[in-house]
Amino acid sequence: MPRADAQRNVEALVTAAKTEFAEHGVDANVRAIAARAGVGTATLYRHFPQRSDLIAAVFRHEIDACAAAAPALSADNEPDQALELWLQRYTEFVATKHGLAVSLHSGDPAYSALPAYFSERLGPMLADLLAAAEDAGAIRAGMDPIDLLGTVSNLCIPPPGTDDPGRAHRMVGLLLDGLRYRATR
Amino acid sequence: MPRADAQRNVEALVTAAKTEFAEHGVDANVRAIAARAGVGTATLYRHFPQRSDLIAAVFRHEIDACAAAAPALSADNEPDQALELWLQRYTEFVATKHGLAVSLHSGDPAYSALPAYFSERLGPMLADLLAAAEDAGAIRAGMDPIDLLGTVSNLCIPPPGTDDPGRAHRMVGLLLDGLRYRATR
DNA sequence: TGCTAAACGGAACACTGTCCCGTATCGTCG
DNA sequence: CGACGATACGGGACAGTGTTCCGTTTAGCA
Repeated sequence: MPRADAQRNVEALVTAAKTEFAEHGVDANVRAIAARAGVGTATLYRHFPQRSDLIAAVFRHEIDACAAAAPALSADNEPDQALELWLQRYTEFVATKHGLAVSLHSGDPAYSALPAYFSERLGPMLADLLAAAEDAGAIRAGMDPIDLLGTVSNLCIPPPGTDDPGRAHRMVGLLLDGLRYRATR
Repeated sequence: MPRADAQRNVEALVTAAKTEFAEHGVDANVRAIAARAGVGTATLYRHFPQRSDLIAAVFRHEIDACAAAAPALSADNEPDQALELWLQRYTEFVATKHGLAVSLHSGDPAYSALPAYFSERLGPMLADLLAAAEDAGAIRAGMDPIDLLGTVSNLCIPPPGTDDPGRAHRMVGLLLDGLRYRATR
């Protein structure tokens, strides 16, 4: 079992990181996060060796909630509708985290574990939604869920100079219409 | 008129930058570019104060060629086909430049002039292509060309861990199918 | 209460983009 | 052809950042 002060520090770091992420994006300054948590930088690195570890810790609850939403939406909606609602929910989650989408695609080793974490947690959920919509003939077959996850987070990266909060949602909707085009039904 | 040695240095810098960009992406190391060109770093900054200036200089010919392709494709193809061919050409250009798409969306001030440069040069071309396809009833109306340019370059950012060279093209095709879905015709 | 291992913190390091200033060179004019 | 002034150069200095090291502190237990 870890020492009590260590546990306190982990909590303080996650809380501080959440605030800093909200204000300055997920590539917030290391010293700023540590200072806000009232610890040294080494303590941060000891508990979260990679930036992706810290990001995963900060957003784990939200990611879990997103994953949990999939079966719920499937139960309450037609497959096509469930797919759209879930994709828009995922879009909302990613698009509202400054810099998260860019980091996911940055290629920086410090973030390299993140895409895998997202894929592992959310990929199976999306796979089920896609399969159901395919079976219903609402969308074309053959769309890879991991590919789609990555593409949706692509669309969450805003072009600089514009702050149109609905842009990502519109583009995801457009992409989904692409899947509907030439569906079997 | 500028001094002869200054002109030589500008040429050497653009050549060196092209090589470094190809090997290490458009955020290649400043000292490496300068060293390859055989000049000091200050000389690089004197001629290209912002990274975006250097990128624009390196890729100007390619961007111009891309712009020039639009009317040519329009002349030789149906509007819908011309739009698709041009979008795929633009995709090919962006996707083959390591890190260019990420930089376009990074928000870093050093790159902030780039999106405007792209939009200014290519926006009108795409606007014409879109208008023609709309008039032919091949796609839905109301798509903003600048939005679409930004979105296509979004799709050119590869998710880490995968090196599927056709991914960007497939996703752009899918997005275009979205525009075709519920077209007036 | 004292001991040991776990955990800490801040300084030190390495690397990067950016800027400054003394120096060298180009192009012109006498 | 030689000297002068403006232009341009180069390498070092600076500032900011992520990352690591090591001497010091503290929690938990006997």
